[in-house]
Amino acid sequence: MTMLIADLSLPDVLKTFIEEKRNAKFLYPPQEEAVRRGILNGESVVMVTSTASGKTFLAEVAAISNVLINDRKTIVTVPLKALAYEKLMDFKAYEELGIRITASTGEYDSDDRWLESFDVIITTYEKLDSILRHKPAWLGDVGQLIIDELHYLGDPERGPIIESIISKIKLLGLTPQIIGLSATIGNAEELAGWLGAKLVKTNWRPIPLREGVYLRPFLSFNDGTKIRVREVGDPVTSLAMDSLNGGGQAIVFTSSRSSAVKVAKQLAKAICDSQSRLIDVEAASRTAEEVRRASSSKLLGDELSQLIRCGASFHHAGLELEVRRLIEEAFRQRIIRALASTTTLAAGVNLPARRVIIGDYRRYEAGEGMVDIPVMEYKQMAGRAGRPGLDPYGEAVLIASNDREARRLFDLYVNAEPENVVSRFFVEENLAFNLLSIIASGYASNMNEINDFLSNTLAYSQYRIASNVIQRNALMRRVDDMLKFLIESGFIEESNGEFAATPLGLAVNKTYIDPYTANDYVRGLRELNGKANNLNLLFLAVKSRKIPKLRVKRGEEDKWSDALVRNWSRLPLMPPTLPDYDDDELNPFMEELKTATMMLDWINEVDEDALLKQYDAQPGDLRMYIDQLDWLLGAMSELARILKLRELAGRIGMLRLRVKYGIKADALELALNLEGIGRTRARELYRAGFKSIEDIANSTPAKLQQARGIGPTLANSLIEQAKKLMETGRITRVPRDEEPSGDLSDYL
DNA sequence: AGTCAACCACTGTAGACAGCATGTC
DNA sequence: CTACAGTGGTTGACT
Repeated sequence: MTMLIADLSLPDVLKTFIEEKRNAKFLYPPQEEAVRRGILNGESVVMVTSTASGKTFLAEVAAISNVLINDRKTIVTVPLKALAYEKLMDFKAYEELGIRITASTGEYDSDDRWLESFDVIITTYEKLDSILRHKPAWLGDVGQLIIDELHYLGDPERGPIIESIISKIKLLGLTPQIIGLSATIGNAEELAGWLGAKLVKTNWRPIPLREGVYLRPFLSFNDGTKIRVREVGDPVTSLAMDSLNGGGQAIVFTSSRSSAVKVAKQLAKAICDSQSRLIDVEAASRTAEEVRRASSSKLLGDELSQLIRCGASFHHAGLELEVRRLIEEAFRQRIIRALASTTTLAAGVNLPARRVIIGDYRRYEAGEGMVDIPVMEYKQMAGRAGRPGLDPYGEAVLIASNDREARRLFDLYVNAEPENVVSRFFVEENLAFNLLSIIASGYASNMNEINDFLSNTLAYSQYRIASNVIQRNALMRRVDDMLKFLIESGFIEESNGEFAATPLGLAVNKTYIDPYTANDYVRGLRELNGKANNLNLLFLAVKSRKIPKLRVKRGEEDKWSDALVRNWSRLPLMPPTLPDYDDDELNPFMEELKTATMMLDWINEVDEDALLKQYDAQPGDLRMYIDQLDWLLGAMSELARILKLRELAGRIGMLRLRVKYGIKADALELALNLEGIGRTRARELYRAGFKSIEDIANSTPAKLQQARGIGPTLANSLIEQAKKLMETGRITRVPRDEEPSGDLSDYL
């Protein structure tokens, strides 16, 4: 007995909208079950059902009905910025019902009060946590919280953020309906119990998914079918081509960037060599050109465009975001038919393919060697298989090289249940971060209130803290240790059992950096006062454990250890005595110095391709460093201000801007104020004698075009912009000559 | 002398969230 | 301190 949209207790406008605009007349079985459990009547529900089983759609309907019927707000929280924007696009359709929808992420918009006027607010976990720290008045209007990708609760760093969100909401006395969504969770009952939610868990899929193992030349599926795959090279290529020839698309997951590139090359060759017309050559060429232009690295752009011409590509975090988005879009439009990717795509935006090939089920992990990937991750990748509307089925394929391995893979992955989600809340860093957060934001000021906060966490119920005395004592000792650490760091104070954040602690809380990093920064800043330069400030900034470091390779160890030793006394937070040369102890410092030095070269306008080559990095890595340092240097500057190190605060502010634009101080003003001007054009303008906004405002299009890289359109726009800036007086000024710019050798 | 296969030692290994202030069509 | 693939150098057999 199918449940019809028309029968649901929803406002008529919404029902009509769903039927006409969303073209849905009835519910899928999992949706039906969720409705019976009361998801549309305010009941909290955890839905663990496959991708494309309509849980997102149902959550949308629940959100809109919450807004329309209850006149309350809905918050949707997701793990990735890209997902937030994807959800925003999905929700936008409902704007014609008069519903106001927005997304708020760290980069998108940050004024909490401004969110007041929206009904549906989509955020990342961290952004929502940050909003909860500010406690804007409109939180009282929130009647519903939708947590997407609920299995992130098990993520070692991000899971505790979700726990903290839930606990803070309870402490605020809010009782929103909670809707948790995930495709793969082992202990779904437990999580639902913790959230006080009903559980809907099914394997139902609109498109059947078969999972199987390929053992040359046969591909055996868990539904008993077995097909022979025509061999056109190595297993991965054969499997992909087999799917392509049948009219599908393929995604190959690899365990390293380099193998993603390698596989993509093989796929491109196979497609271009193929007799059958597998791609739209013209569209592929157009996309190839687009990608080439979008890539700031010529090398990478050329490599990619060559592959895309043949309808294949690779995808990993070494690529810039814009390039990745272009590739994803081309795959969606079937211009790219086969994609080789690292885990970027496994957990990312919605990008299904008929056949998903798990190229490596083992991955290198530092300190552990090659490890089998978790079942959870496999299921996440497998869930990408099957594109609604295009594919009659989806297939996920593992590759075995012998009989025994084939059987093992069936046991290990195909027939396995995903791992249980286990809270990491009581890990030191997470605990310190969240304790400071509740004390500084006024959620707790004594042990009783801290206990209230902790008792709402998943960890508390998972570790049976309430009932297990030994567990409780061990974990409470850790809480004490962390409180002590926060006191010693000068972030909180205690008197008569009452805790309060210091101005420094408030700043750490506000800037959202973790207390360990903050403590390093505070100590480092005090030490550098009076002898700070761009190198040692970058070195300090990069020390945050949140920043992955560039790796020092075998051949360059001498170079970096030498530079390190010569700089020893000028660098912050160094051990008083030099560790032994051959020791691994030197390595972390060398990595920090190498990373800082790359960014030093970046702000001194070293050509990007040359820079990346020299440091063996890729454009996406550089963007990541710029992004992270923009945030961390901002926080560091704020800490310096609180510490009354005014000169240092200003200097760091300047450094931050230079990192953001990758430019020396003299031409920064141009890049900073003018749309369409980055590090390269700013330098060209400067060299041609246009050194300030005034110079440009007083120039003519013809004169401006004498600078390299400035065409007629841009020249006109620049003059217009400059004139406007002069009129409004809104020029962001930059202090001159703050520090002579030089490379590493100038600091030795 | 030049070529090339076979072998061996060495090297490197995924990803991505967060602040603030202030204006603006 | 785990395992694997790719790389680059050396060796030694052969033309």
